[in-house]
Amino acid sequence: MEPHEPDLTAVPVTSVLAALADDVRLQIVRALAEGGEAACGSFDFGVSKATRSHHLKVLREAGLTRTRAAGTSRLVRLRRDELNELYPGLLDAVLTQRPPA
Amino acid sequence: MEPHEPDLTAVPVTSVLAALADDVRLQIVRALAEGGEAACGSFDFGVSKATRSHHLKVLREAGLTRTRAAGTSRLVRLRRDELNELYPGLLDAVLTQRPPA
DNA sequence: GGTGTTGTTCGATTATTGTCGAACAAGGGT
DNA sequence: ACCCTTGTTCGACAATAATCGAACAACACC
Repeated sequence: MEPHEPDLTAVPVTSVLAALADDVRLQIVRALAEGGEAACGSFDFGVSKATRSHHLKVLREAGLTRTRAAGTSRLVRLRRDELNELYPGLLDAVLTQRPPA
Repeated sequence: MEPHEPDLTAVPVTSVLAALADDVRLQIVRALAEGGEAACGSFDFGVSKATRSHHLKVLREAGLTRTRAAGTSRLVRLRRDELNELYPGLLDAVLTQRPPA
């Protein structure tokens, strides 16, 4: 099945924001921002692999990530440049880990 | 009743993003960004006043707005400076109206 | 005091979303 | 061919969130 990676300009802002407005997905995005490309399995944030797969789908369909097959794995990466061009400051604002209150 | 306007640093990023990830609330935020302070009743986006009140509460409790009483009305305003300091670029990224796809 | 305006709160309904286990599919070994 | 690893998809269920009408509260004004 084709991964369905939309044109970012075709994704409503609310979908982009909604994709980022989840703790698990935000951790995934942060890991991607730090580590570059990574396999789906590398995101073990206390959820089942079914749930993880779901979150990666949400991120992909919101235009935040791209996925490519590599053997039995799938490598995911952030669409950084596109995001920074279309929503300058958004990623930075979200990625900056602030001290817990 | 006290309006419960939290310290922005105490609000999780996901709550801020979730507050913005709704079409009605995003319209409210845009109206506030353009028009400055406004009464609750001025946001007529096709929802009932109960729903509107609910959305304004979500925005307030996410630290995005402040509310003050003025007669029988309540005036709402964006916490622009604080937002820009804590999440530089976030508001701009979200407020910029892009041409519909 | 009574009336109209402006919002909020309550309770209920509906829609959306997060979560899981189990079944399935595709590859890479050996 | 067989098995193991890696992900995806399929229901199902639980939790969250959006929406509304109606009832309520606060205030202004006459």
